[in-house]
Amino acid sequence: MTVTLSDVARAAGVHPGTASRALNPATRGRVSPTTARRVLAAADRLGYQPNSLARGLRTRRSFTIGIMIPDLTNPLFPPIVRGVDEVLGPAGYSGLVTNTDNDGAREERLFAALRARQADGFIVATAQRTHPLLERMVEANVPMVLVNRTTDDRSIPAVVADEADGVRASVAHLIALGHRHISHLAGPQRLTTGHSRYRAFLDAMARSELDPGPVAFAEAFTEAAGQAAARELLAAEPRPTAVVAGNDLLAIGLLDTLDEAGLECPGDMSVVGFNDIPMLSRMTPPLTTVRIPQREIGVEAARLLLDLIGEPGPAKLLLLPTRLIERASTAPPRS
Amino acid sequence: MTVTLSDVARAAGVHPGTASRALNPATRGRVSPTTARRVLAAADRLGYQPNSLARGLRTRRSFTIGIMIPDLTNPLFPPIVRGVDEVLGPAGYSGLVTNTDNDGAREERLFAALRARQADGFIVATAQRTHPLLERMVEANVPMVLVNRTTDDRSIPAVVADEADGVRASVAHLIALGHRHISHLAGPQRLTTGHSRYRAFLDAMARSELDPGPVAFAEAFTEAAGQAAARELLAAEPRPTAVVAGNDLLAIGLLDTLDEAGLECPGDMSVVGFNDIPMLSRMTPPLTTVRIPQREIGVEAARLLLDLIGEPGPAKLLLLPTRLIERASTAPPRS
DNA sequence: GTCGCCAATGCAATCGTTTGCCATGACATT
DNA sequence: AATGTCATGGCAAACGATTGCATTGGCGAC
Repeated sequence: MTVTLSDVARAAGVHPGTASRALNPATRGRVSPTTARRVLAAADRLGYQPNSLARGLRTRRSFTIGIMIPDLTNPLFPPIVRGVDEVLGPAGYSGLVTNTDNDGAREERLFAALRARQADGFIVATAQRTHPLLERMVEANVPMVLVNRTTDDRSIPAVVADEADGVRASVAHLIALGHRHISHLAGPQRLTTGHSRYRAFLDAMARSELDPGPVAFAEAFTEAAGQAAARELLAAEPRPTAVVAGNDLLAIGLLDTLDEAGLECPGDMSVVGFNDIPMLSRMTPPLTTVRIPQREIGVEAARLLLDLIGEPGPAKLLLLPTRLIERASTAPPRS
Repeated sequence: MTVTLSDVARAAGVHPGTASRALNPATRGRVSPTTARRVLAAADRLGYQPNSLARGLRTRRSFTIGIMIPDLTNPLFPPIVRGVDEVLGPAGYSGLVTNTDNDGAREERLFAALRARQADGFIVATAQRTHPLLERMVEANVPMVLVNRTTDDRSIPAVVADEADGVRASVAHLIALGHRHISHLAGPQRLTTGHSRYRAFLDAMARSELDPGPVAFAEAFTEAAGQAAARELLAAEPRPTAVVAGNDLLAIGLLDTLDEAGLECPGDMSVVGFNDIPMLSRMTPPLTTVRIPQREIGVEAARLLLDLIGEPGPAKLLLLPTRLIERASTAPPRS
């Protein structure tokens, strides 16, 4: 039925051990060139595919990587997963994608299941600023790289966008347009994405010597949470003329609230998002936002993880550059 | 380091074989209740996690499912993958997601890699109307379920939306609005999605006793291909007042072309999409489209596949209902 | 001609489970 | 008391690959 190493060995007239060495490029040198050729030919002829389970059992490596995502349906993540896949595949690895829905218990179960599967490492997009589960795993020497979000203590390798720089660019853009009352619609502060963008906002305002406008905190990075939190911003006195949103979904929620209040964007209020999820350019109005290199985040994270599996090293933090995409949701304030 | 079955057996004072039987609910009856309890307790105390690789090697099952997607970045697929994951996880399976980019050679390699990993089955979103590779696999008794797209001969189980019904609803909607010159912007005809929507369009028009307007064929289900093919439609004489697009991306391409020609939607031309990908409601104009139950497609496909792995059966075809979502891209024709 | 070295390959244990088969002993039956 | 039955649990062989160690034989050195 399925052809095994022994079949190949028999066909080539050698011992299975020898066939194994001939097939593995790393050990091929321990076999004479002629037999190596014979084995390769036999393997090819029979269509031999090594059984990864057997190999993994013996070598204690599964060539499998666990990918933990909050929700694959969030448009931020598919490009990251693609990037990961692009690196993993050619290296002989496969990625097991699972959704945690930000549910701690579920996350714990999934990690356990993947470790039982002997996953060689993890790419994790579900980190919170303090995340005991992840720290435990790192202490247990489980290779792991965080993407997009990281933890407060820098003990875990991570690949994230340079959020501070993105927020700085957003603020600079708004100031250049003439805005003086600039607010922030912040994301959840238990996530580094929410927190560091908030800090960066305060920082950028301080440098510009403008007083920051009021800040509203959304419960989650969702349109609904953004819509709710945005109401505080509209009620502020004086009303801000521009808002830097924690991400695109929050920005869209803010647009909903503006609609609700009969206000216009950008006429009454300029809005900047973050992430540049797809289709933003076709919205009304097309949303100005900070683009992050999603695919590259995935690519770099996968590379870093493979390095880490090869030889454990210190916890690097990789910051990838962002770019402000100016569209029509930002304009000079009404004078 | 890691705790094995033998460790548990030793702790419980029994033979590993006995421990194995005690741990497996299906064989627990062959062990006395007291020893079963002792083994369970020991396993629990030591935090035993069975090694799936070893188990898979012995049982020839990996509890792993290959998921073949053309491109995870296409917003159609993430909800399907989520649905699959929701069923697989609780059943003890994991999904290996890979992107084929519609590249046949790549697809072949990926299938080979996943079979080497002893994948127990496949969920495949990359089917073409004739697809020898898939047929070969089915003949080799590899459990497989197609999603979204299927093949022409019904030899492979599949879960798809009821596209004919969706197109029928679109056409009926346009006719009810008063349109008499209705065209179709068709997708690639080598895919059942493209082909069956095209056939359904002709069929619906025939039933209504209207002459179908000109049909343009896009090379791919992308915005760019839609934009290119749409130019033929605008050049037609008389120009159609409404177009049923093969999917949402083609519809968006059509909107681009309208812009380009200085025409308006829905004033000069009504447009209906297909799939209801996210954010459509926020576009200019919000796009009328046919919603398909993406998550449910994934859920049903996973269920069907697990059934099939349990006991091979005939190739079922599951048609899931669609729903027309009326938004602002359709309106009565200018009189 | 003998010895020793080295390259090439065979041998067998091992990874952690599962499972068919056999051994044991308790109990019932006659 | 001898026999049969049955529940229980031990034994060991798989599953398919990798790898440390042992063996073989060819060749050069003395």
